[in-house]
Amino acid sequence: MQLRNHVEWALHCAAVLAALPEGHYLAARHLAELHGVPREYLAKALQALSQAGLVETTLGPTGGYRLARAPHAITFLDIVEAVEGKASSFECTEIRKNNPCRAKNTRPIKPCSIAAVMWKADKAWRDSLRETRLSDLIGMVQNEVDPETLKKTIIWISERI
Amino acid sequence: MQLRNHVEWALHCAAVLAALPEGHYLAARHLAELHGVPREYLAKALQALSQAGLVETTLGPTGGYRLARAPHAITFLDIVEAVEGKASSFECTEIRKNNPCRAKNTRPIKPCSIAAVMWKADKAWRDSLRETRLSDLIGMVQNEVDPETLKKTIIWISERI
DNA sequence: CATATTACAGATATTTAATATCTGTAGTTG
DNA sequence: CAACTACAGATATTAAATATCTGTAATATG
Ligand code: SF4
Ligand code: SF4
Repeated sequence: MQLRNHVEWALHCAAVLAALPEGHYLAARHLAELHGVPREYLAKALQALSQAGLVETTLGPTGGYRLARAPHAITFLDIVEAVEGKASSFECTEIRKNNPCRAKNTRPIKPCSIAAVMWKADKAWRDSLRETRLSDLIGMVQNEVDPETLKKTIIWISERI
Repeated sequence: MQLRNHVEWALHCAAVLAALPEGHYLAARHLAELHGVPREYLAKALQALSQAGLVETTLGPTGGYRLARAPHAITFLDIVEAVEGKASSFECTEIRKNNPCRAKNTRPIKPCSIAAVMWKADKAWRDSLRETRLSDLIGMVQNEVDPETLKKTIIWISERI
């Protein structure tokens, strides 16, 4: 069970957008260059964020992406579900119905306790992701990147917005 | 992000094995028929359980699988990790190192808070799975399957062990 | 208005992982 | 010995992830 790398990309892009000065847009090609990932493919992840209403976009030169809500109002879960979907990680294929001993006139099968346990764990995962907001990142990430790189990056971005 | 159906199969097989009378083995082909899944492929999942030490096997006629420990001592997490692996669902590909502004003589990158949040959520998922034991299932599942089918199934199994 | 630039949907291609089957080996039972 | 089992390893098939391409409509700038 592996999350797609769209998740990592989307989280990083959201973190960058959260640090953008008010009102400015950053284009997909810059986000792609900054993270060293294929531009056309990253665009798909960004479009997923857009469809989920997490970012808003504008066209033309100086166009691009910016957050649609304050970083405080966007959780990790919002981003993960935007690109990865809301479907549970456990999908029950109802193999019970294949039981050769199954009585013909049985009442309709309802989800059992095996599925319930798996779905509960999936919920615990999502609940955990919901606890952290984009705003929680801002201070942290800046402490983790070395000052020289951070400074350069801020300038690099400021030249492109 | 989707769990392989090996997980569902392994859980169902473990549930059946947990209900088996003491000391008896049930062969892979019977487990496959009971669940209506391809025998050779299910065998892979069962072998994963074997390698994880959750079941023990014996060869020859009357051979097959049985639990290696009491149902009370086997958690959902044991089974899920046996077939799905212990690797986190979030794999960091270190895209930070692609930053064109990154200073050359930077100190080695250590995992950041983005990864920490994702790993924490993965841990929450595993913690939840660890809470339920195979023994918790026994009563539940029997209440969920209709009595007629349950009775037939018990007989069906008893003829094959 | 003309041009360059953007997001975006949809189609397509490539690569990787999941699913499924097959083969041969060795241990076990009667 | 004969029939049956688990099991590892190779192989084939199918689905999904990854990546690219094309065309369209919107927007800013000169
Ligand atoms: S018994 Fe539970 S997990 Fe298994 S197929 Fe039925 S609902 Fe799904
Ligand atoms: S360690 Fe953090 S910043 Fe670096 S690539 Fe992983 S998630 Fe991104």
